[in-house]
Amino acid sequence: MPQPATKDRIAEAADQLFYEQGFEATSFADIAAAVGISRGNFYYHFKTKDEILDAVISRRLGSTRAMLQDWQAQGASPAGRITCFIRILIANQAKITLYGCPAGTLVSELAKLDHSAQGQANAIFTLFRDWLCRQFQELGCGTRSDACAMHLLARSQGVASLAQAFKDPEFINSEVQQMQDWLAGQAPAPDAG
Amino acid sequence: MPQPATKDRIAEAADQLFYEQGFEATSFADIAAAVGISRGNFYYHFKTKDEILDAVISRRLGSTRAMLQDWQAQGASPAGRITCFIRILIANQAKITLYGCPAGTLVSELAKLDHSAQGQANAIFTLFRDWLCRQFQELGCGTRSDACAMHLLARSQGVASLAQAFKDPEFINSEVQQMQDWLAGQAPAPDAG
DNA sequence: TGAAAAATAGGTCAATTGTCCTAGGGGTGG
DNA sequence: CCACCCCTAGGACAATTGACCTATTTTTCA
Repeated sequence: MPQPATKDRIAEAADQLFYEQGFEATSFADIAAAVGISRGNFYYHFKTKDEILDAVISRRLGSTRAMLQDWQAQGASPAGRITCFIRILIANQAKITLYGCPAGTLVSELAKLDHSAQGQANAIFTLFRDWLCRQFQELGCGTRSDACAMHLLARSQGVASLAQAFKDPEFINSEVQQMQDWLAGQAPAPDAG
Repeated sequence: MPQPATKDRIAEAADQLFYEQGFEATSFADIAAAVGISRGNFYYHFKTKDEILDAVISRRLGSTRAMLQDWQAQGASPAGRITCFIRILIANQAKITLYGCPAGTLVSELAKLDHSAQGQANAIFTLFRDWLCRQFQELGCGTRSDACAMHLLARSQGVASLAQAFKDPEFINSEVQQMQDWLAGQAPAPDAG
């Protein structure tokens, strides 16, 4: 392996900066300074800012896929797996309070910029949506499964949005509790026909 | 009244552009072109981009206050007034699908920019929050009222966020229905103690 | 060792940004 | 008529941006 890092280090730094400052507000100079390399070297690895954005989105898609597979492999019940999803909000509580949801804020920004990478960014949401849909199907929600997935995604987005706006991490806890209560009511009643 | 418009026309155009393109992505030139005046004339009315942002937020605060007072004056039940709030999502369905929630996306952007007007933008949320809280109190939710207000705000934000991401206006309809169902269950049971 | 390739540094470029200044136009009141 | 003031226009400014190029260093490998 001739190249250990650099390109990855750039993508990693860009990932973080795009999350904290937004895509457009982050300049080449910002990323180069964060990595500790010159702008010239920078251009050797990525020819365009959009190329960096692609790399960042690919990174996020990859790590999201890995996370979902991880939950899948843990062999818990579908409800347990969905709970894993809900608890992302708690795992990332501090960062969400500061910067919002990484996926949601990026999608929103790219939509306003009418950026060509909108579709790729949305794929992160689609990943969660399809995965959640399958969990709800296993849970026995049938045709309601996709609606349940969308509902849960929306709730998560809303919680992140308001936690950020009001700088209130505690709000996340109470809403996570409510989402878990809602989840418990989603399985078809086991006693009724 | 010697000056009929101009300053207001600038604020109005900026309001729309900030919503559609975002604050940072909108330049002086964009606004001036939208109003049809020169950049020089522009500077006569607003010395700073932040000054324009202030004016835009003031505009939104004013129209939000007016809207809430309007609902209050219509004399419906508290539940009916909360329904008015929920139905904003439907009234602005098309724009939300394209640009998201005006308040939410602005607050998110300003937070990432660490902009000094964050507090003012948040005041829009606070306006809704306090108003909703009062409605839930009238509904009889007691100490749960503020939590109910936050919950409903979060749901609305989430719906707007996902409708925008998936370009799916229909999703708004189904979630609005669910919010109204939830609202119907919030009043304390009239038959019990 | 030595040549080819990969990687890095630093500088240049046009374009755009927010900011600012000055000249002029178009009324009103003396 | 002139002077005054509100408004407008157009240009100039330094700073920053994304993009690009060319030397120089470092690494690889025959």
